[in-house]
Amino acid sequence: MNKIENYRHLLRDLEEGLLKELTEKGRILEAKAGQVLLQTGQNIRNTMIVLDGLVKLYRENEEGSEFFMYHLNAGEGCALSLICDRTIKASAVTAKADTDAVLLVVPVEVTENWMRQYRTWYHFVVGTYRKRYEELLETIDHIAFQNMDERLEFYLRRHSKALGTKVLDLTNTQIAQELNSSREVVSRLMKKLSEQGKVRLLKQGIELLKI
Amino acid sequence: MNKIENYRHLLRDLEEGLLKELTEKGRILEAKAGQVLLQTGQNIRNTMIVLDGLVKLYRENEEGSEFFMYHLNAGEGCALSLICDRTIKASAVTAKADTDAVLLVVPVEVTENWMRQYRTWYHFVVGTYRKRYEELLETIDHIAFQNMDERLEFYLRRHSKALGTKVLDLTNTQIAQELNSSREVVSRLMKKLSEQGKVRLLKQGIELLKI
DNA sequence: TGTCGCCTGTGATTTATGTCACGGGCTGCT
DNA sequence: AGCAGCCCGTGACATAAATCACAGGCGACA
Repeated sequence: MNKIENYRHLLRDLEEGLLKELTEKGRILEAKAGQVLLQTGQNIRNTMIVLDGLVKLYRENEEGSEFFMYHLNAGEGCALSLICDRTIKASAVTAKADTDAVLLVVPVEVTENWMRQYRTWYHFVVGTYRKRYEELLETIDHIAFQNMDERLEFYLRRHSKALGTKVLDLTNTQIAQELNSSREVVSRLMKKLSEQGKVRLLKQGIELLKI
Repeated sequence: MNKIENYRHLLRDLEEGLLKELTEKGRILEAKAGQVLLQTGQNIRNTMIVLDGLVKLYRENEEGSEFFMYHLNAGEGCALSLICDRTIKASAVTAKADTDAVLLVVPVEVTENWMRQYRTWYHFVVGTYRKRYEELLETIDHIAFQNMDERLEFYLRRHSKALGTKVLDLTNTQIAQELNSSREVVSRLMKKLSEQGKVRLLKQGIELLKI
């Protein structure tokens, strides 16, 4: 089990030869929820593609706060790890498995060549970069232009969409960290959202209603 | 004048055939300082490379505030306009000539093919995307983790570096808009910086000292 | 049962920032 | 000269958010 073949539907856009190489040269990595996959400052030696589960990307500051950037869902690749040239650069972000996850890992020496060799790989990489760039833009919008209440709503919507569920198993503490805010603030805002009927606060987790 | 040949030193990394195509299929665009080159919502039909002058990229919100993202210097390309696939997407940013500028403009139908055809073009595009992605990350750091005073210093440093001068001809009003703050706040902080000896406030402009 | 470690809620206070309301300077135009 | 349209600085105030201090709930475990 956990062979690449099991995940073909995710890679259906890739041409045959590439799939073959992926199978030969790629390695499957199983990660437990919470496991750190890529750490700030660490060198990037491998291209990573998520095959199953959910990965979260963070930007870290000097004190170690982890600011949430975006999710990687099954079928998506880590933009930073897709393009590395010769000049293998240190990672500027932290990637962490949010659920148990399965990753496809390929050395950058290999994927570098695919870029010219396989048209579909090129499309995959370009599409990934574009998408992540736009996701960063959206993140910037929110921190630059919006107040915490709107940012909180956006955060909840994003998580609901990525996880495909209306019930989020998150603590206020955790949300506060990822928004670079404080628990008390999130607690108060969450109460407001609940009074507005936008969420229901469960003993364990948050149910999104009209949000 | 203003032939592509004059800017060869900027494009020195590109292979011969590509330079030839650039010369044949590219078009020179001269822009006046302040001219808008790419507007939010506008379709991207051309790849743009800055040959001379300085271009500023902004993210706009609904009310029309323009949040400064980063500069494009001579020799640099607009990341968004480099990758467009078939699915020509609307621009999510505004680009504006900060000084008088000269741009090299090539239809995306043409550059799309270069990606596979010319190795040096591929490197150029990938390098551009990487750099812009990292520049966005840096921007996020600052708005997510820092106070206005540090953000202001960063803004000034960035501008000094991009313009290659220690004297910036900017008004407080303009700075406030680009940081999405207010004139009064910038005014007070600028006074503080001047008291700390980090800048000198000229009648016309700001001189950076130990910053 | 007690206590530890997690979580939550909430008032009081402080701080950073945005907003309002001034006054005043400089330039260019008529 | 007089006015319009920029720009700047500054005090007073309003607001969002962070911080402090506390109390209490709940599950794990000895």
